[in-house]
Amino acid sequence: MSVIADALGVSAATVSNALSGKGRVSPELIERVRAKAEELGYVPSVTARALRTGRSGVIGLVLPNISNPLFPQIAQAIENAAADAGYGVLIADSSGDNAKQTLAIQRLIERQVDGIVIVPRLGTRIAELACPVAVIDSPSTPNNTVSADHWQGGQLVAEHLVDLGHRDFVLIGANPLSNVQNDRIGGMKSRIPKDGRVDVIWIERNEMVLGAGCPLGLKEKVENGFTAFAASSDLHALRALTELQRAGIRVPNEASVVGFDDLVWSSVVSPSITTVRQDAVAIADIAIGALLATIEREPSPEASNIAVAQCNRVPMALVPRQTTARLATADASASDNSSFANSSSSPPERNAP
Amino acid sequence: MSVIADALGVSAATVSNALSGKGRVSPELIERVRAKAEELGYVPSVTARALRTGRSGVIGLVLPNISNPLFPQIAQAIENAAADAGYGVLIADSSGDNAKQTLAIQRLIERQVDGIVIVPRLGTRIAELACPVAVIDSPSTPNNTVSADHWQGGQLVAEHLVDLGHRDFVLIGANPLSNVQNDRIGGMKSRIPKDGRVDVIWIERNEMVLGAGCPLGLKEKVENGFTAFAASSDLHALRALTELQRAGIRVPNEASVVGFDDLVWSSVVSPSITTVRQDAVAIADIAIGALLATIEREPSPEASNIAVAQCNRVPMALVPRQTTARLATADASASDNSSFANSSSSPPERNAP
DNA sequence: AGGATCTGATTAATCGTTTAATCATGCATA
DNA sequence: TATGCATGATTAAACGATTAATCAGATCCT
Repeated sequence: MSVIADALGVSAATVSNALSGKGRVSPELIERVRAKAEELGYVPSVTARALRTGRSGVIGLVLPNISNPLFPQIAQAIENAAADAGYGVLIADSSGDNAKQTLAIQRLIERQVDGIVIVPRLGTRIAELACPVAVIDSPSTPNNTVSADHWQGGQLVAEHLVDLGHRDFVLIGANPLSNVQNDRIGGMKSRIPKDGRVDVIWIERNEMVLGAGCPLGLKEKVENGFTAFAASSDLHALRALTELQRAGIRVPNEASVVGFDDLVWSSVVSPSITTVRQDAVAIADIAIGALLATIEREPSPEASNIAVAQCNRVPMALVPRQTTARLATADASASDNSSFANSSSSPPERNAP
Repeated sequence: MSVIADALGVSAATVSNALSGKGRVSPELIERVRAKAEELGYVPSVTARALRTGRSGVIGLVLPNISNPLFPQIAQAIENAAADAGYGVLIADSSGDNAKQTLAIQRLIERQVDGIVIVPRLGTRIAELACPVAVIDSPSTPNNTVSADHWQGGQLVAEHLVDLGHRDFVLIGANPLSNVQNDRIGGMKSRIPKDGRVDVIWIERNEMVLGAGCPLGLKEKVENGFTAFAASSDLHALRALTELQRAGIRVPNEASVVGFDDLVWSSVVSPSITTVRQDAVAIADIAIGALLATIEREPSPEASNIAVAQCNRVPMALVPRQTTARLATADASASDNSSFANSSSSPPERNAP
């Protein structure tokens, strides 16, 4: 900055004004300053600017357990959206206990981030913080800024399976404390016809008893006539798929499987997994937009620090792949009309292997 | 800072000295300053300090395609190691083309990071940069600071399978341009006995012809007598596992499968995948340690900006799970002695399904 | 007692911007 | 001609820490 000023024989303030477009500088001088800056490869000191303006140009990203396989999608989308707006992204890991989430937030604030994007841990509520916050969780979460419409995603899954003639559902979740999973499971349930059967498996409960990685007993479910296995995550869908395959049950011929989130492996396994994808880019754009609006607004005592967006739920999209197929019934024509098919709760016939 | 100084009737400089332990301050005053700082909830301005000292206290993390499933492990470990050393971590996404990697690095430097940890993209070489850099790739990469010993990991895989009696190997990689994958595959090959058979599948080549997600033809391999499928990543191991399962081949009874990296799903699929794990924590600690050493060393014209560590390869560890099992042969006792078993290259007998 | 030394604290400059206040100049208007 | 106003640039004070240089006293030594 001062090097440009010296080289041009003007004051540093003028250079600052020229570069920022503020103040009054003649168009001709502005051009000369620009040229000189370019020539000297000048890059402004973000620290000096931050000190003077009180804006660091950095936002924090707090994620529940970074090793969540969904993390990459979110992180990448947030990073891109932030970069487009000229912000950097500082990551903080809130894995471990819930106290660590508070600690992570604390550290970010000490680093003087301008705002924080947070995907909260199970069962934590984000209270007013010392800086603007955008929360990405679930529409049913209080203070949620924006998120995928998990409930609608669940409906998509159920509708898809119902359309294929399924009536007997096993829904697989990990932890009922998660708003996201609850919404997904709830959405599914809401679209399962009255004449259908529903069974819900919460994996973490099972594992408390049977140990991590325990079988979910899906073979028995199939033998009991269940044909549709819908999980709240591709991780669990994959678990279901392999458990079924291993038990000699053919997917999708004898059972259909659906997951959520379109995680990396879902498209490369065999058969590839039908899933529901969230538009991470749109969510990130909205979250960052709302966060920046909150940051740029003059801080007033009565205004909340929690960013709110016009649109707070982004629709999810079904990605049909190979793990779902039309249910083969004794009377194939019946499956077209869901309200009449299988009025009894007896299991439909399955194809023999 | 000045609020403490005013409250105590001393100068700001004294407060600074008291808090940092530099200069000469009486022990008694130091204690009073500490107490007052605590009482007022004082947090130092990192920007002001950064401006004065020229150190931002932030390092950048550049990852090839954030959505790489290995990313979470690395990111989390780096973040922890950095946080322990009092540094923040700024993420940058270098997905897309290679030019974006350069751009990402550029942006980090503009943000005045003190150093950069970079996991390079395929086929890029990290040259001298304007700030200290630690490179995490593979021991066979020039300028590599530290990484897992992928070659040794490959040996672990091969030894494990050979111990189980296998002689006919299909090695599965994605892209031969990757040093990491090349090392892993190379290490495997180096431990396959002379009387063994080896076939290598490079997935990306196959997909160029057959399209993404195409079958790898593993059933035919099994019919040809191959019994061991070792992939350079759990992602590909999973692909192999499901393809085999789908073809009605039982794992591990008829074929063994091994992967790399112990990705999240590997332990929950059925059967759970035998894999080789890298010690991301140790690698991150070493990388951060070497990076900070380079940062703290006075910059001299002749010294390189690329961090070097005492130990630059961290051993990998085999995680035996359910996808690998002893090969059932006609003469079971022979499989104990690898140098004698199957001296001909004819395929061993397999169990009928 | 007088000079050297040590201790504990203060002063003031500095990092590189931003920005309100000020100033100099030219030009139009009364 | 004096006044007012617009324009284009400069001055100088911040922002909040760090740190070299300085200073005032107390202590010590001969």
